[in-house]
Amino acid sequence: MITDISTLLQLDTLSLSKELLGWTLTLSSEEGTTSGIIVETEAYLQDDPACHAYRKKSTRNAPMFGQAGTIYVYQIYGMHYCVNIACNQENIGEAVLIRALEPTQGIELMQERRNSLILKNLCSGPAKLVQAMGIHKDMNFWTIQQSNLSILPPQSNIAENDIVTTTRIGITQGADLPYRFYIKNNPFISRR
DNA sequence: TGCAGGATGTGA
DNA sequence: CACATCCTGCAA
Repeated sequence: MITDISTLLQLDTLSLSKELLGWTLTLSSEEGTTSGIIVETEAYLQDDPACHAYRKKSTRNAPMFGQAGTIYVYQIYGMHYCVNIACNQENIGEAVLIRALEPTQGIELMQERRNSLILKNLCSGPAKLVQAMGIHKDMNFWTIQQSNLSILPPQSNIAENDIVTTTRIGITQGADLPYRFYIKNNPFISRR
């Protein structure tokens, strides 16, 4: 089992998307610390039509081309934000989208930010978790290795058997590709 | 329980 | 114009 970030980030994008399940995403700020276990991810590859970096580098997708571990926060539908971790070598536009967390720390703060007391409604979607964690668009180009947004290894290994692989949510291009991964029977994934 | 509709920046 | 979303309201 991988417990060290530099080894983790050397994985190819699909492997990393699976391996990230069970890791804890954590962010400390003046408001407090919030953390959650990553329970759902999606991979976006260079040759994948759903990928923001499929065509070319732009102002928006530039962080995807950074070294593995680079944070990519993008605005969607003009009002929400989602967070990714860039994968693969520099200048290759691939990333893992973090789609859901199981809240573990700073739950009161998440409840305030989300204006909801229901635990299952705090981080069960890519834009929800960004709001609950207090992730900001200015965190673009930060890295998971060197910032106060970081990841911590799992307490115990997630068995291959407990990982479900499906198609991705909310896309039309590349809709048949099996690039979505989540922890089986976990109540905190998106789309109940 | 399910779906239509609205809010609205970025890039093809 | 489509889009890696979420929330509300209304119908069954």
